[in-house]
Amino acid sequence: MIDRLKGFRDFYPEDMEIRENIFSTMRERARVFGFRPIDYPSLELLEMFRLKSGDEILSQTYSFRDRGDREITLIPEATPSTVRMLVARKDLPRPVRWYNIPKLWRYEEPQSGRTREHVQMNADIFGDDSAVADADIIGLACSILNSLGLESRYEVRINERKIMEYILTESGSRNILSDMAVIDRFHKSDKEEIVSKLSANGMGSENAERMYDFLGRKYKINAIEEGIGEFFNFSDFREKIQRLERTGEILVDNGFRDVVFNPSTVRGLAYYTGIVFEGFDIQGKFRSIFGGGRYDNLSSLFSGIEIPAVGFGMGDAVLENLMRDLDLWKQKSKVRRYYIIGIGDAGNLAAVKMAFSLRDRGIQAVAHTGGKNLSNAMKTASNLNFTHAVMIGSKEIEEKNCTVRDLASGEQKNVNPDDI
RNA sequence: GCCGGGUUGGGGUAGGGGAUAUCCUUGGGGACUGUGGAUCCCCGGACCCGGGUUCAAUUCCCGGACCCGGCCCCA
Repeated sequence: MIDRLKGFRDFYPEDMEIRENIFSTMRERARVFGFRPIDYPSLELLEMFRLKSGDEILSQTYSFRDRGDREITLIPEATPSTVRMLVARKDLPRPVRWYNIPKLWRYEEPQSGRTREHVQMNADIFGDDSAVADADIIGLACSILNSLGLESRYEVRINERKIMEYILTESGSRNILSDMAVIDRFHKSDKEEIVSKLSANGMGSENAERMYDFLGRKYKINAIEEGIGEFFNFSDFREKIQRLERTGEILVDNGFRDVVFNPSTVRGLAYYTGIVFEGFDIQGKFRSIFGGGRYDNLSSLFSGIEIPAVGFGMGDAVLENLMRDLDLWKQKSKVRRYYIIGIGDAGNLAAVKMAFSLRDRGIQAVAHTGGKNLSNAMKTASNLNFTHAVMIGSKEIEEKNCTVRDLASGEQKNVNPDDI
């Protein structure tokens, strides 16, 4: 026996068929939102990720030196490659809307919802700094989840990095990035820990207490300004707040109601420059289903060209956790699959012929080859998950029809093969 | 990298310092040849790996691997 690598997964047909459904839902939703597919290598220069994320990420990559002594790595995230492709084509008319569903790798300890290899849908809009673009990105993520039957089973928490930076500064923070990291851990830490860390970073304990209370809040998207006003009074950032409210309103007005403003959603350190968001299951059982935000500086880091950008990533692992939990991990509608059983020599010939003929019409059909008797053939049809068994013997050949049995209901009728 | 809990045929399990390791299911073969998606008969297939204790280890101890979950970190 050869073992599979730790943290990697095999997929057998019963799961793979469901996964393919999910991926085609993602592609279809992306298509109607105006996104076009791209793809890029699974191996890239390590330097690209060092540039974006610093050395921190390097300890978590599958990286090595190739025969030309280049430091290369299996890609741990999608955005850098996408941006690399974008800035390499200066002729592209903007805005650019791209998506991809790549495999990504991280060398870390596997746990629930995270493996060493996963598939993550990514969609980005480049060259459009509007609130509509922000709303489209979140809307696409929501639209995918809704199409998968997850409507009202998740909520999207949104926030704005600039607003948080401002509030932190006004509250006396002397280290914005480090405080963002503290805030990012809001749901994993207790009050004492957060308050003391924030206090130590510059804001007094009174401000830190107030900040803590603020972080735990959730507001409807049309009440962000009032919500913030309960804790802080300032007017300099009305514009940013209004923009965030506008983004939220677009979503709510178009049927995506489960969007809330949540101050503790800040997405770690990262490179986000505007809106940030994360989707969670409403029960709070799993890790985030998707996450993303606006990152207007990344392309200039890569090329010196400034191109505004907003995007999200949605991994397959948490999605599977959630869908299994809600009993949605199953084939949506059963496509017809015919198992054609010939009886006698003439019947066997006719069965094979009929299988080819059905396939020409795009219908899945397999001719029984096992011999034996009819009841065994029926058992095979049933075990192999066919929806219908078709019987052809001398009687049918004479009458130019076939006997079709619905294996779920047991109903049986004689029909002309062309009418299937 | 760290912490906790696991590991018996393909899947699910029983058991246990000594015997042919239990049961269900799945898989394979045969009988049966127009519908009992049955039935009957037969056959495969497992104690995660290494070391220790012991006359004897699948069972007890230690280490490792892997799985599940958590931490760190984060997509």
